[in-house]
Amino acid sequence: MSDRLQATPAPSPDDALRRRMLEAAARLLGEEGPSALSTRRLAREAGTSTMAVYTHFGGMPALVREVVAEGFARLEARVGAVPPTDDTLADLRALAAAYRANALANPHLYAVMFGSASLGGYRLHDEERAVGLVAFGQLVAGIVRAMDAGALRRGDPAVAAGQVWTALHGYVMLELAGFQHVVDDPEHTLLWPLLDHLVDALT
Amino acid sequence: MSDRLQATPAPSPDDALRRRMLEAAARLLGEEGPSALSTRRLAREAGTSTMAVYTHFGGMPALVREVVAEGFARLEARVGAVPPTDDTLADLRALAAAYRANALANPHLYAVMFGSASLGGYRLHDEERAVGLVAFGQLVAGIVRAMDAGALRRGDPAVAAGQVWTALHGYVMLELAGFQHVVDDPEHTLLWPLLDHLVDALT
DNA sequence: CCGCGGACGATAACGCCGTTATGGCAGGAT
DNA sequence: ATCCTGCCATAACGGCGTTATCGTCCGCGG
Repeated sequence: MSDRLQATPAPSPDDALRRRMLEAAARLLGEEGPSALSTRRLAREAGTSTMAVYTHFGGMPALVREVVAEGFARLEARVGAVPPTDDTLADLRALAAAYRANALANPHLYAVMFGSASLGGYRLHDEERAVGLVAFGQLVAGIVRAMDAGALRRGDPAVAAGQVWTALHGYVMLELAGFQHVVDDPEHTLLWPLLDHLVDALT
Repeated sequence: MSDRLQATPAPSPDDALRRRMLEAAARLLGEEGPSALSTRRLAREAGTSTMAVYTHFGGMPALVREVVAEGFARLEARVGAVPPTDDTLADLRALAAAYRANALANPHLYAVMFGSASLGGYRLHDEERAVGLVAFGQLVAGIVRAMDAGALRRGDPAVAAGQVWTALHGYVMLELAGFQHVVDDPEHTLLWPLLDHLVDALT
């Protein structure tokens, strides 16, 4: 439609289009929410036709799966960027802060990843869920470090990490849904005290 | 279409249709999820035309709002049905169990109520959110009872309730999203220990 | 008892959606 | 040079939310 000759042979145009579509999809989801993520809108945005969605991804659900996978990768990168220090408990708080920051930066994406946001009848496969648990593994690693350092009592690190994740996820979801104002300054009266209580219980 | 003469004058047929549509909407949402809740499907299911959605509710979002309001009412009824006993801490656990049971019984509805499930671009107003906080008020009341009985240390009951709700909501959301299997027997390794840790911290 | 006004819903249309079929055009293989 | 294969534009189908139009039925004033 725009340019009849897309003769850009060298940089593998198909992959370039694929990436353009994924970027456009992530942008649409992030900026305008799930309802803006449609085949036609996406094709318009990426300068192609709706068929590209099917030739490159096989349909809208598969494309969403890739966007979700990239969201998990971003989360993993952001949490993984937290540097380990000697204060293993402070590291745990930093992990939680990074997790929350990622969710607040990409609220719609987080809702699709971990919430039950269906996004047009689409739901996660077990495989995607497994990918999403990488960040949970990072949290488990942080717990193990704290246990090894003697800052936390020994125990099943997965259980401890599960409890921390549950509280953290609950706070983030309430925050994203707009229910955090049940108290003033929810971050300092709900989130951090909650995690501190957990750490105390595991000490 | 089906019966030409709907001459059932006595029981106010319009309200009967309203109720039929609300029931059908709740049933569709509960049984088949948000994507099944469409004007045409709903009209078919309730034996009317799509116009009824607009004459009686003013559009799909308003209808969803009423369904959500009824969901909040159900939650309130279920949590309110927990009888107070002398063991105020056990009462808190019973409140949490009732809250969770309601969420598990109506997972899609819970996701629309508290999650960020958009349901076709629709999102809650502040007014609906306020209605949803009635159940939170019940939790606050339970906390106040426990404080009055000396089972919990005195403090801001809203803060304590907010922390309990955060953990409870987090667990329920992970459960609904299918992420609870990070540990074995999540209810007894995540949910109840988590709430017990909170109670201990508030004792 | 009759006529009328207004409410209610059935019908149809508009533009959007996801998906599929069809067709044409380029590039590489033969 | 020819064919074949992959890729994308176009167009179509059914379903969606929403709106306008219109017929029909009910209750009310005469």
